[in-house]
Amino acid sequence: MTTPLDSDELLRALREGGARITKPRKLIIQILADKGDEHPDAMDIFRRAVRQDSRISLPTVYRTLKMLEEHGVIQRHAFVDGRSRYEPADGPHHDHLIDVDTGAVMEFQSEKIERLQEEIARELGYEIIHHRLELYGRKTKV
Amino acid sequence: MTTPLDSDELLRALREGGARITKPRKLIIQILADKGDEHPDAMDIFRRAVRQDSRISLPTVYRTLKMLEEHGVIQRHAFVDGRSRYEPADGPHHDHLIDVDTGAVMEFQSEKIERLQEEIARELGYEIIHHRLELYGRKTKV
DNA sequence: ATGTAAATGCAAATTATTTGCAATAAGGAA
DNA sequence: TTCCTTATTGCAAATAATTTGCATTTACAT
Repeated sequence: MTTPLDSDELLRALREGGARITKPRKLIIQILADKGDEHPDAMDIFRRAVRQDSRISLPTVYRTLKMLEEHGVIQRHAFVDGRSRYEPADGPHHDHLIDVDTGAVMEFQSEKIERLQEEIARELGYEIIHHRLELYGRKTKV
Repeated sequence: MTTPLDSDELLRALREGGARITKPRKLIIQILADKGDEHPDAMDIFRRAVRQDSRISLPTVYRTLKMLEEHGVIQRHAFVDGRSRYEPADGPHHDHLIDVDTGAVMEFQSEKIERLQEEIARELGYEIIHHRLELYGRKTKV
């Protein structure tokens, strides 16, 4: 199991990507790296950011999120409710198994599945940028 | 594995749900059941519908889609591009490859991946209820 | 310390989707 | 078939999420 990038690692990745480290960006990154609030949407992040620095604007939040996503340091998720939610990307990729009864989320990794995915994409003439695999399951009776 | 519901089955399901079968609904259902254009979004459906009957409106398309989804006869998918896309429910299970540049959605199926998923879940003490696998990719240069 | 390009905040624009309401039409009853 | 009731429609306007234009500010290399 890998750990999500923390605030400093996110900043370093940004700096290496040639972006300027501004006050709003630092703040947004801190919020994203915070373990307390997982998968916030843009408005969640904006609300938390404003509490620290009232001058921050919503467009800046959106621009920063988009930039971080393009730099590959956070990941955007789309659910059916229409909003996008974000989380810090992990180093090596992993997938999720969600317990449908408790909502617990487990991470797993499978080299084999990753390879099969590459293969399938290749057959369709594509190169995978990223992927998402979610298993929804229930504990088997013992 | 079952086959996706066809136009008549979708209509029957609707009628049984107590809804009126109107001209716009028939049209929208035909479009959804058409194998040619898979995973249309609301605007795709609207454009195709207008070609058959110019009086149809976009709100009606949205209302019909929402109703069909509530009746469980179509399924809504949310990808990162923000729009919702639809397809008739109850098809054989498949996964999606999304073209990150054009938003095009392709379906694929892999017995092997399904089996690996079962195996992983079993190791974690789980039984899979359902899953979602999305590959985001870019066309490889030829 | 300073110049310059990048980033910001504001307001307004877009895009996707939903809602209020008066007019229309589906489908059962007469 | 004709009539009646009420679901459904089309239109216009409202929301919600996200993006963009532009003048001002700020990071940071010199």
